[in-house]
Amino acid sequence: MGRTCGGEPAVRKGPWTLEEDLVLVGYISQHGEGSWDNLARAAGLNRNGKSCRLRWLNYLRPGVRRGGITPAEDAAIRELHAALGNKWSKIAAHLPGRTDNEIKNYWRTRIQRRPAAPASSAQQPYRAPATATATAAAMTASEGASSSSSAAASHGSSADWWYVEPVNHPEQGAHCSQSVAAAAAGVDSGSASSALTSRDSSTTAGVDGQHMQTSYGDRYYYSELSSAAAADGVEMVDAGSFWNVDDDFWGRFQMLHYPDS
DNA sequence: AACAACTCCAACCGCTATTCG
DNA sequence: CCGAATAGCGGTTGGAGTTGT
Repeated sequence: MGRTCGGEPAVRKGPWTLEEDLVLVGYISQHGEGSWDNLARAAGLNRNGKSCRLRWLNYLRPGVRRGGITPAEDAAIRELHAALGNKWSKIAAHLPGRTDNEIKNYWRTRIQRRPAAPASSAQQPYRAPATATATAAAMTASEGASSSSSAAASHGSSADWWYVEPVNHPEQGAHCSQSVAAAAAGVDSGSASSALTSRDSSTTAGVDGQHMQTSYGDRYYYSELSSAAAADGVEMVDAGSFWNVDDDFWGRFQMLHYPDS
């Protein structure tokens, strides 16, 4: 094993090691990209050129963004896929830093496999354990009023936006209410409400509206995002828990801030 | 605790398009 | 124009990690 019949070392396959990554990055930073087969040889990597190219383009290349597909990106993927079909590279070209491979995986695992759920069948991925109840009750006190009817009216004025990303959450696009996010971020709920926008990827209706109802419950309000906002300057603000009072579940989230560019 | 089922994603494969001598 | 080499694309798979029973 590990060698061809001619005595040459067999070309390595499988996951890349840190050492290989460093060699590839080091070589390209010094010599630039080129013929990938030659590059692999010249760099001393026992990989074929295709493998090197894929590794570089999808993971090592500067500017590649991984994971944490934002609601804006999710919406863009859906729209672009509807228009272009499985043209992953063309779709990726519209999403700075995203690769065709990632978008393809995202589509197949998050969108295609899980079509938007009807709003009436609220999924409840995380039932609140007893220990969460006290926290939830505290959150409820601040969340309840501001996140209902008043929230929708406050959207649309800010170019900043905030994305509350579920952590280890089985369903994409679940976001906490703006007041909870504001509490987590340590900012005033009133001022945050004008800046906080979000969008549920699993929402079936109301895309063109200023707010929507999610599949999780009535408490979450959403508005259209400025679609280009996700590109750069993402800032992690805080992390914490969110609580859906209506449907009685909770989850963890991290809050990202996309400053007005 | 152990096992099964499921999810996600990195990487491979095969094919087509493009470039170059 | 032709054929080989290279680059790019989209489909598929293997396996690690997670969740459910």
